[in-house]
Amino acid sequence: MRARPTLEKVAARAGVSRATASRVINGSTRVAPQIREAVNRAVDELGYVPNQAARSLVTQRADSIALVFPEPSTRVFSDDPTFGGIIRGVSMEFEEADKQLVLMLAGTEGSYRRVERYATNGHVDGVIVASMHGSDPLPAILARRGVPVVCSGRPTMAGELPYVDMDNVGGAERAVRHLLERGRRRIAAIAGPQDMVAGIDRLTGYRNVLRDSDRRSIVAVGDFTRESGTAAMRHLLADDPELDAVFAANDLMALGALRALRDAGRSVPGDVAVVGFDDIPAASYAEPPLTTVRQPTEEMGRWLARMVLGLEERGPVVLPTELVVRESTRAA
Amino acid sequence: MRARPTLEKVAARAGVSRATASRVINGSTRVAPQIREAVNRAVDELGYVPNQAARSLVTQRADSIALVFPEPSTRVFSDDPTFGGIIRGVSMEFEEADKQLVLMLAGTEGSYRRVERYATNGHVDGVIVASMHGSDPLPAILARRGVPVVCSGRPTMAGELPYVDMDNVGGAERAVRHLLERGRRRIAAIAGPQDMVAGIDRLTGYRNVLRDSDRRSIVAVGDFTRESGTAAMRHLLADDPELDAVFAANDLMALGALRALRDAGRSVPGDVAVVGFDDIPAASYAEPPLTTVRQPTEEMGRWLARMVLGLEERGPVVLPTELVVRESTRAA
DNA sequence: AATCTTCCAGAGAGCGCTCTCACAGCTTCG
DNA sequence: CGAAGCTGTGAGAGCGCTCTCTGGAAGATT
Repeated sequence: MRARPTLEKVAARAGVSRATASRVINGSTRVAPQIREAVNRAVDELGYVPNQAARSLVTQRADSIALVFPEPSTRVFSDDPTFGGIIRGVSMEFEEADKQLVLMLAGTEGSYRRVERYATNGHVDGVIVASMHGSDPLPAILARRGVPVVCSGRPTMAGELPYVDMDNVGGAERAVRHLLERGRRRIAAIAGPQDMVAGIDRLTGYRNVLRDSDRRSIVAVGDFTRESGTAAMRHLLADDPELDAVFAANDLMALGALRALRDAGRSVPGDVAVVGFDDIPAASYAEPPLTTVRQPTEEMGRWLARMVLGLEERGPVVLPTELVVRESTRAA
Repeated sequence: MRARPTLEKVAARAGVSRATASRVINGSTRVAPQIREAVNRAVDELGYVPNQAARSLVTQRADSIALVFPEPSTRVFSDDPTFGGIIRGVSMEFEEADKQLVLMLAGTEGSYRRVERYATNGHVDGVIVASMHGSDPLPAILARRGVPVVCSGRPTMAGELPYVDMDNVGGAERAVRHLLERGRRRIAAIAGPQDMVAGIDRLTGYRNVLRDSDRRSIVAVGDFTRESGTAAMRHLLADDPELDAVFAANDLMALGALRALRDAGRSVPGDVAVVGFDDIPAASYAEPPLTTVRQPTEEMGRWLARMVLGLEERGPVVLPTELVVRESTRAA
């Protein structure tokens, strides 16, 4: 690799001073057109690209932002399109803003402190924490240290932490209301873990609608895995054999429920209607294809990016979710 | 945020020169124990962390490495655990080596050049290109420019490019042999795109085994999507209604095939056995659960990382795949 | 005892860039 | 016609760090 040209070389070739070359490159308006032209030509000819390290050293900016995933949830990476969507959205915005995305997987004790050190020492201009557990202490710590932080998902111990979240409550309400509209009467729920905001909120949505309709709520709690969905469904069938619909707090559990129902000889949607949440790819492949609530993950990534970049008000943002109706809730 | 302490401060507090403080921090052995002690104490007391920009400026190293995903394949992110696994493996190794992972999604014309510029200008110490298309020109360009590059998946226009790949041929052979062992006689294949190395190699594996067994190969080509799997399966059934097994080049297409078979009234595995490739989560949820070939994605990530860091011989590495037997290939 | 090594610490240069400040050339106005 | 105001350019000081080079003290060798 031939030596990279420096600003000095560019200036020399353009016949100007380093300062002026710098001005042109950083888009200052106070430069005479022909000089600007000359510098730009020199840049092109030499294939000059600024040395980020040197620039950072003086500007005190890193021009890069960390996106932190807690390792446990990263396990789900493969099953859950949320992360992929967020990454895509974030990248798009960063590309426009010319920032780099530094991906960090935290979770173990060591890596956790590593993220903290890394972030609190000017290596990045901000941090996006994509934590599923609202109780993750990392965001608060970083915020206290003065690092711009944005959370994906409402943090439970939110002081003033800015966050972007999906409308989990609204999505759940919409889903359950849909079941009522389709004539279902005894609607059970398979809730998610109650230490995760998504788990709590989706159950809240379910309860809200049933309370309004004067119906009894029947709840089993799972842990967002398929297996837990199967187990929860079995419990629900044992508790209330008459149920004719289930709202699962995520698709994976809904898929598990589908299996339990099949094993129990119940037809879907004939005997029991099923709704999930997330709209993972497998939902549309399921037998029958699953009605579910779609989340605007890419949009979420874009918001996260713009907020951490300061392009957007730092208040909480809640993005709307959308009901996707498929076979599993066809009218009985 | 209070001002970060500099090396100068640390040195002053420890009562030594900047140079000596630097030596201690960078682990030079040639420092007297009590001085080393004093410096370390000062570092702790001040919470000092080296400024990476300043360090990079002089060392010409960035201590970070880019992981480039081509945008088109990123779409698959959600469906394909490969990327998640690779990311996890890479992160683990980088954490140990104290390198940062800069994630870049390329694919559009603009972002493509952006990656090139970014990488060829010392912002990163190396690049891992996770391209699905073996014909991606990026790795070769970077290599020519002197940037350490490692490809995930064998590049077709491989000059001397180091790469890490899965044993696609071997995995496919194993899968098809498994079908023969289970007594299947007319084994069709749903191939992947023939401009992708994975698509080509898996078909090769299939052909190898059938050639050896003197059986006729029956092939339909899909594009790795579920829908194409369904369509391909329909064609195969029309062409050869007698077939009793199908090898699909990935799980998504196998899932699609399952649907076509169900629609055609064929039972699986009663009438037709089905094997997939990848072992995506949905494979085990399928009805019936899918026999498939598992890939060591995390291991792949680790190899990629170690190779780009120069901790490993830069030759090609091919990782073994593993057959996972489930319901879909039970003996007829 | 004198010289040669060896070892450790400090001085200082400089990585490539931005940004403040000073200044030269020009217009504008009293 | 000279003072004042602009505008555009250059000079130069660092940003925080590493690393070479030098020197002095201590130990080894003759």
